[in-house]
Amino acid sequence: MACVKTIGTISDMKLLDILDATPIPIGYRVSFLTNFWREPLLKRMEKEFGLIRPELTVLICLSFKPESNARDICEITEQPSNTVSRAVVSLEEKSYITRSRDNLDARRIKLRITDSGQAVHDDLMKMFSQAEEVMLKHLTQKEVDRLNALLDKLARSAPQWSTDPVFKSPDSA
Amino acid sequence: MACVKTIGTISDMKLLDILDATPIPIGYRVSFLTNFWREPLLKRMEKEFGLIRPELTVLICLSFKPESNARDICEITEQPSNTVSRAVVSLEEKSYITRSRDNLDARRIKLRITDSGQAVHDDLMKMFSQAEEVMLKHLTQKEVDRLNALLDKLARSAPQWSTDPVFKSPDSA
DNA sequence: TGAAAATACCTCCAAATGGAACTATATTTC
DNA sequence: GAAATATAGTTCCATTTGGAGGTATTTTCA
Repeated sequence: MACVKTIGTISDMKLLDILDATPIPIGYRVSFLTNFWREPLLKRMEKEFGLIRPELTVLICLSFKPESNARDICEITEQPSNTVSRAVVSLEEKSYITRSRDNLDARRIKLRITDSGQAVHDDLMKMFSQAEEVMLKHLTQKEVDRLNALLDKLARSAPQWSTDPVFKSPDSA
Repeated sequence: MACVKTIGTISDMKLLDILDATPIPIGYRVSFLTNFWREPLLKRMEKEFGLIRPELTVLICLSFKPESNARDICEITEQPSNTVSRAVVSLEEKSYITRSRDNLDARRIKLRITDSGQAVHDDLMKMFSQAEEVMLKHLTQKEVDRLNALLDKLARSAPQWSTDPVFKSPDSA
């Protein structure tokens, strides 16, 4: 509370000063934006919608690609299988998705988003989208387009750079 | 493991496809980059250096602004005080920082980074910096400069946009 | 075919996280 | 100057998280 209140006055000045000094300008800024943009929205989602991050992830995946199974979602999102498993169980309890055994492979469970799940998904997307609009209000349309293009290029090159050894822990060789 | 291995082949195609469809293009990309750039580095830090995120945060703050106390770091980073408190205790046990009561206000504890703490900090910054270089290899210098300028503008306007009600949970009014 | 390996999903456990309440010191107010 | 309030830091507890291992089903291949 006190923290939020002081934004715009004194303390955040110091935080923003670190932006000047950091030896990782892009990484630090991306991380900074995640902390200040995404995190509060996830907190709000938890309080207002009773959903946590892995559940949102599953909803997004199922909304985008219906009839995925848990394994698909693990691979798409790089989340551990137990995290996805829990999210799936929890979403079914809330009737936001359904589960049905795959006839072709009894190990698999086909997941489908329900109408109420889709509705919650859409509401969440609306909230996030609004929040993005608020954040981007301080850029011109041209700047937004350029930023989007650059972030897109970086994200799409992830398959190339993310395999570099600098991202690998020692034992995971 | 299986996930990482499949990057560049099939599954990541689906993940990247979501980039096209999302109603929150900038937010999704920023979040995506955090997941794929920062998270593996934090994992590596934990395994190789035995430090977790709040500890890194404290080291960065103390390296940037010596003699801060825990409260300062809470306000600078917007982290809860118990998280910072634990990180401070843990870093002192590792002799990466020292603690000494403030003579002017006995509630306060002045924190200082030690030489070995600074050395670890510098090693970590080197690792992160290298990882940033790897990521940015796919952009031209001009693109990097433009991206940096745009992210900087967005981050520096955070005090304006982050106070918007869309980022606030209902009860925290 | 049948044993071995792979795969899908789940459970167990240990660690990280953050809200809320607690202790100790300092400041304000009357 | 004493009581009330504010502040710095810590501890408690409930929840989230993810690694490792477990069970059931399917695939591989001798």
